Amino acid sequence: MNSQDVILGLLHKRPLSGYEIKGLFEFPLGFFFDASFGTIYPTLAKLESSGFISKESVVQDNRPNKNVYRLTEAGRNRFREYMNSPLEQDLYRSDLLVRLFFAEFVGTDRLAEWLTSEIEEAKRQLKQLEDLRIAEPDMPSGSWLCLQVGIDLIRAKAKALEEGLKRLQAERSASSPDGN
Amino acid sequence: MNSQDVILGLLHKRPLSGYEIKGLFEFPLGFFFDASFGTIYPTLAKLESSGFISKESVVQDNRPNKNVYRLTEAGRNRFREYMNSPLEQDLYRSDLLVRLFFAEFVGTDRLAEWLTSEIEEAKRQLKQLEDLRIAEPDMPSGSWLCLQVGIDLIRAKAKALEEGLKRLQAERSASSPDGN
DNA sequence: AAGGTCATGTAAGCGGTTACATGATTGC
DNA sequence: GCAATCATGTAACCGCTTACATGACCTT
Repeated sequence: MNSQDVILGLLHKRPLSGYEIKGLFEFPLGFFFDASFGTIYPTLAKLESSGFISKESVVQDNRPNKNVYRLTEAGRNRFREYMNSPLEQDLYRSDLLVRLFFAEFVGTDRLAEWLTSEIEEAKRQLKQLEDLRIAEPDMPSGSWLCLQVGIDLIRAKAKALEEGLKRLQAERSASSPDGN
Repeated sequence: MNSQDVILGLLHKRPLSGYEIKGLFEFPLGFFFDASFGTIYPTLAKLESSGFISKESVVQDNRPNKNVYRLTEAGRNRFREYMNSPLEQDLYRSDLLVRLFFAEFVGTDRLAEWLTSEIEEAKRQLKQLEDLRIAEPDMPSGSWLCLQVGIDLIRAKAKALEEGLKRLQAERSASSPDGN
C-alpha cells in the first residue's frame, strides 16, 4: 500500500484535486494514513502519465484554478489489483513508547509530560472521529466499519496511556511518600 | 526519532552487535519500532565514524566473529540530546483500515479474511509480550510501563478488530437472512 | 498590513527496504 | 543434503518529507 493506491481509491469515489486529496488525507484518513503535497502532486502527475487518471482544469470564481483528476478504466483496474494484493502488516512507530522503553535515563516528570501530551492528542483525534460519525450517518458500510474500528482503537489508546500515567504517578508517590 | 537514536539507546543499556540489535528490534521493540539489517549495519558504521560508539571484534567458538559496539561519552551525550528533543507524533499506517475504508469495492468475505488475519497477528504479538512480562518481572520500571502500555494497546486492537468482524458478520447475515 | 485559505508545483536530501553476496556451524 | 541460525556487509532504489517558490483572495 502506498500513496498511489490510496489516491486511486479516493478517486474511485469521486473526482478530486490534489488539494482536496490532502484534506482527506488529514481527515478522515489521518488516523491511519497521511502524505504531504510533496508526495501528492508528483504522484498525480505520474498516475496521469501512466494513464490511470485524467486531468481536467476547473476555473473557479474568486480562487485559483484547480486540476480535478478522474479515474480512467485502467485506473479502476489498477486499484482492483491493489485490493487483490496480499494484505500488508500494520505499521506502528511510536516515539513515545521508545522513550518509555528508555525511561531509566530520564526523569519521571518528563515521562508524565509526554504521556499527557499523547493522551490529549488521542482525545482530540477521538473527538474528530466521533463528530464525523454523528455528522455523516449515511456512509458506505465499509467506511462506517472502518470509522468504528478507528474510534475503538483510539479510545483504547487514550485509555491505555491514561492507565500508564496513573501507574507512573502511583509509583512516584510510592517512592517519595512524603509527597515532595 | 530514527534508528540512530534507538540504537544509541540500546547500547546505553549494554554493548551489542548488529545482529543482536536486530533481534531486539524484532522483539521486544517490534511492536512499536523496527529496522532491517540494511539500516542497522550502515548506521553502526556511521555512528562509529562520528565517534558515538566504539567497535570491538569478539572471536567466538563455532560461530562467526562479531563486532560488539559500546557507547562512548559523546554517544551518551547524543542520546541525551534525543531524549531532550521534542516528542514526535506516533505514526500509524494501516493497510487494513485503508482497505476497510474502500470496502465498497470488494466482497465482504474478503474483508472478513483480512480482519481475521490481523486479529491473529495481534493475538500472536499479545502473547509474546505477555510471556515476556511473566519471564522478566525485574525490568527497569520504565520498560515495565512501556510493556504494560504495549500490552494494553495490542489487546485493545485485537478486541476492536474482533468487534469489527462481528459487526461485519451481523450485517452480512442481515442482508441475506436465508443464510446463503 | 498581516495572516489564513485555496491552489500547484519543484528540488534536495533522508531514511529506509529489498535483494544480493558470503560463509561457517548445527540439527533434522 | 537441506534448512535454520549466526554473522556482516553493499548497492540500487523507493517513497516520502521539508523547504522553497508563487500568487490570488478574504478576513481581521
